[in-house]
Amino acid sequence: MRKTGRPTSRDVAQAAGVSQSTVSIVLAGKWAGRISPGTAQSVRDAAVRLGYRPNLAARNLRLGRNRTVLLVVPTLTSMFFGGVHTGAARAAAAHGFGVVVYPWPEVTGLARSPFAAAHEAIDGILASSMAVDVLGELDPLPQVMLDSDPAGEAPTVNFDVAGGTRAVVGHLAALGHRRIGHVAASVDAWTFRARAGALAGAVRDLPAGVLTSGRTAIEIGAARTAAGRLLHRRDRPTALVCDDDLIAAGAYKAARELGLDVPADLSITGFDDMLLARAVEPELTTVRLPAEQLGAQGMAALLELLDGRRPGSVSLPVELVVRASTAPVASVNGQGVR
Amino acid sequence: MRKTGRPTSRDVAQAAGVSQSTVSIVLAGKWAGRISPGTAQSVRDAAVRLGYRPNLAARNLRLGRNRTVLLVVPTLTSMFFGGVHTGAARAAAAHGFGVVVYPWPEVTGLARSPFAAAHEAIDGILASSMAVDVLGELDPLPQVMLDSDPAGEAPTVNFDVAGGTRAVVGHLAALGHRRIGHVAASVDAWTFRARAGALAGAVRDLPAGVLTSGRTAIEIGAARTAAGRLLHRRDRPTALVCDDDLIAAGAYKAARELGLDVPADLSITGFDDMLLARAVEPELTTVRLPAEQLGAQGMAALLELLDGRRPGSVSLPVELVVRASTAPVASVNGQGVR
DNA sequence: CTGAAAGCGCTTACAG
DNA sequence: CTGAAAGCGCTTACAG
Repeated sequence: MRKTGRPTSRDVAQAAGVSQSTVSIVLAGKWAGRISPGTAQSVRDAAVRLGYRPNLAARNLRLGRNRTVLLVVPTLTSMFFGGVHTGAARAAAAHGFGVVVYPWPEVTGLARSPFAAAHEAIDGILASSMAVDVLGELDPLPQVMLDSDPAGEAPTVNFDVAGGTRAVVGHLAALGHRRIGHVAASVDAWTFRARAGALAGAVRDLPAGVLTSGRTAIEIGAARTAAGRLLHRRDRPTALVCDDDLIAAGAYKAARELGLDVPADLSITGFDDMLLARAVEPELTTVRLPAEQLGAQGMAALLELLDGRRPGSVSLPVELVVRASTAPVASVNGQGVR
Repeated sequence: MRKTGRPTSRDVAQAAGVSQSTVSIVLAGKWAGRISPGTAQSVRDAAVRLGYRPNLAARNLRLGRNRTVLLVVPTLTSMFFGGVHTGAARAAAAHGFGVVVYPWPEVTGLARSPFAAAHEAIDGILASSMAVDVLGELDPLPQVMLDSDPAGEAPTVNFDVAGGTRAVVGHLAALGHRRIGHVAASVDAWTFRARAGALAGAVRDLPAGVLTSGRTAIEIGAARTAAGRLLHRRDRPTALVCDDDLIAAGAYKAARELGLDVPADLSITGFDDMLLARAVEPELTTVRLPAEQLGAQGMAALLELLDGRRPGSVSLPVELVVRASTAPVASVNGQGVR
């Protein structure tokens, strides 16, 4: 009688009248040519009968690997990171790996690292959208950084946000916009720095281009305030480029407050293309960031790393999705801008 | 020389000049009165110097438990389940437990159970918003069901959606609404059945109350169509009760298409109160479902279960958040309804 | 105050 | 074709 009611391979062996090692070989599917079919079948029957499931801890200990990867994200409450998780889990599952997700520092707090918990039974780390190298110092495990500064130590998988930003500016420029306002996310992350840099460059290259900008938390109320400030300027921008769809939703509210029609009086663009983009009215022109693909490719890179190979850093193309929030700039005499 | 570069407690012991068991005792913090402070310190120093971290698989095997719980959700790409995960992870962390999340059947597919993967190193299961008992047959592990039919075997933690629905109807009734349209989610889940039942009851209790209803996938386009159908009826409802904020966003679009002003011509309510509710215009009156609390309480119940106690089923109160999408019903002669 | 030993449940050479 | 044995890295009685 064991403490736990859970049957072990030894129980199965006893029930099938064979040795424990035979059970192990049969259930691992490695019996062909080593165990007689009849014996194999009786082992399988016994396993089913007893409801046997192997003890993972024992297997992992024996094998020296866990077939599990830790995914670290800033927050769990976001469709974007949900997408990253989904893609990572799918890619992992295809290789028999599992993924455990850890928000950091949200739940653990900065003091405790995400590695203090039970999840330490991991083989590698996938970290998304982290400030540079916070993880590098914490853990020597193989790791891949997602949506992070490619200048770091670890291989990265990123979106081509610079390209996406240029596509936005190209689209706006074609509509006649020259005064662009950037409602930037006040988050210290590579992706936002890259967007700001690309935007500055693209507007600079625009004949008569003028860039103004303000920063905001990624939150509707704050975004409304920040966008409102930009819209109150004498040289009011005719288009607002927002670092996130949620910020764009705030910008919509600021526009409405000022009696500005979107897109007739003001064009607005976002970033992400989560469902928010289609929920608002008018539907939002935005840069689609394929989160699942980020997770999947990141996992693929990490799996390579675990395999002893050295994956290159990759940049995923993004797509500008044009909807109804952008339109040709209003005629010069349109709205009393000087 | 071991295969892996990772130091073990044996390495630490050797470096500190003590036995392996001493290392184990010291690092577990159980040395007081058993090991001299000096020895303890030298063990700790050696552990730090070597970058030692205990092998979880070995510890779990030895201890017969994993301190890990599996959270099963229908999808990862949802702020709601992100909230559930956050709450569960927080409650778990407080007890030294970790949680691994598994979407099911999204990633695995129905064929493979979520238990086929590495995550089998778990002690219990928290399953959210599942069709009844899909899990019961699959796994004998202790489990708690979230947002699920309380008639099942396992203890449940649910929202008081019936109460929330009644609050919605009470609010609408106070505004003079009698003709209520239910834009229901076409998802086979306890929570939606409970909402439909409560709504039917509440409208029946309303003098001159009339309920019409239609079903839709939880998706903007489909919701717009379903809501539009309700709004085209001769006895057009003056208020639309939507099973989800996203459905409400679709209803907004249907109203706009018909030239109906929200809330002057049509009141609309939702369920969830994810950020979508504040992104749309006008901001949505909705029933707030505290997802994090669901996760946290569910985890608490599961931890009790793992502790050998038998937790009762609980129903969490929900709150109606009144915003700008509901208003007094338009005067009878208002819009040619009849 | 410290160490030697058993054993958690597996997988995998190795022996027969 | 099958079994006995070693050993993965821990924790915890037990002995001294």
